[in-house]
Amino acid sequence: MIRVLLADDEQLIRQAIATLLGLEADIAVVAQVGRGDQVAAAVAEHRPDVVVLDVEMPGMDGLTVAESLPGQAMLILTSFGRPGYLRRALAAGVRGFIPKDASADELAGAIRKVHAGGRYLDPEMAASAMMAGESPLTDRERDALALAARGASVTEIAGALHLSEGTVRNYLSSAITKLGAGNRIAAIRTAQDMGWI
Amino acid sequence: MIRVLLADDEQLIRQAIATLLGLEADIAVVAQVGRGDQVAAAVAEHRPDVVVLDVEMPGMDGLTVAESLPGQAMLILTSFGRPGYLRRALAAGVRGFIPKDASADELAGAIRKVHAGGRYLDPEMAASAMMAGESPLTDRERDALALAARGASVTEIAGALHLSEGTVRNYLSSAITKLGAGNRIAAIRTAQDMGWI
DNA sequence: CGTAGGAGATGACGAATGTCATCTCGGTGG
DNA sequence: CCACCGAGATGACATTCGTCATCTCCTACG
Repeated sequence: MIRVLLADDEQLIRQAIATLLGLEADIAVVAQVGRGDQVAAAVAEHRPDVVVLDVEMPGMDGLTVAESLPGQAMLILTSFGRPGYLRRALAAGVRGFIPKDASADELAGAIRKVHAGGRYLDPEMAASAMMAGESPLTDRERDALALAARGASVTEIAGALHLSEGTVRNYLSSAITKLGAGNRIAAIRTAQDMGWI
Repeated sequence: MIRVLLADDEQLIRQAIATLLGLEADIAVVAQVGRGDQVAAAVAEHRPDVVVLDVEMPGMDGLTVAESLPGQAMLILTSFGRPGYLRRALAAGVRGFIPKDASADELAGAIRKVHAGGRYLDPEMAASAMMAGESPLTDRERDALALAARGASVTEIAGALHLSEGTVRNYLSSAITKLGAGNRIAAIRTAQDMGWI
């Protein structure tokens, strides 16, 4: 019997997936949590064989959670096929990555693969991640762009990052260039779509 | 028996919710679609009692679908509690509005209410919609801001809207002021969070 | 030791943005 | 008929952005 921990912020989804997985003879959902920052405690308590993580969660996002659980068998389940998500997940030791528009069979199959020590990456997501390559942004460019994405002005970004305003403009400028965008807003959109911020 | 049509783009979610609803004695899921633009045809074919619509769907979003089905009993199911969504839904004659982090019981209850001709609005969402009031933006301001949100420059927006660049700047400026934002990007974020664009 | 390279700062400059006051021109209501 | 109002246009102006070339440290590395 494969013991599964389910982490997803939407109760209906969590409950529904738990029900579906419960129909599989060899899978048992032993715990459910609705926040990223509750996963670690639940893992410690229930010692699941496989942890199924949503990326978008309050408290702590699924990728950060994954990074904090080395050695644990994990599978990421996400709505958004952002290439950057897959990269971060793989870097964190996650062996399964599946979109929410997969079928229940695929999910169950992926859980079994991951439990057996194998990998399961959604083929389409893997392909788009390959196509996209990895983020061309440096850490600083990413930080500056992420703050800009929240509506911060150059002055505010400079304050938050302890940089001069000119430097911030330089970073944003080079991020815009690297992303092939025409302005800050387009750069933000691209970076978000790719999962780079 | 309440005949339900389920429209949601994520197969796993759709399948899972269908399974959950199937456990209810008086509810039967008679059809499922994964795209907004397939809902009308499916409704014509299956004549469901209640249509459950996700807001975020490819092809056509759930709110637009709702507006195109006057008289049909509908229930909106969404991840995002954007106040503007609720308003649009109510204006389109939708009588049920429920977040994806509700429980299956609540969903089933809401479906029964809507089928019986009643209303079910998630209390929390209704409250935040009341707090937020309705969009302060004029149509033009909204259009301009929506295009800006996609990364368009003032020149491009002016072209798309058949306005002069100065007028576009005026609209954007007044949108920024009305939303209490410091710049275009912050205005975009606010408007998106509220479901106003 | 010497030096290449990266992070950050600076200054300059043109282009885009944000803000205002003002003007035009079709309605619309009295 | 006329005053009024709202959508849109215009022009002007101060900022803020986006871009570049250049300069300073600091660090890794041969």
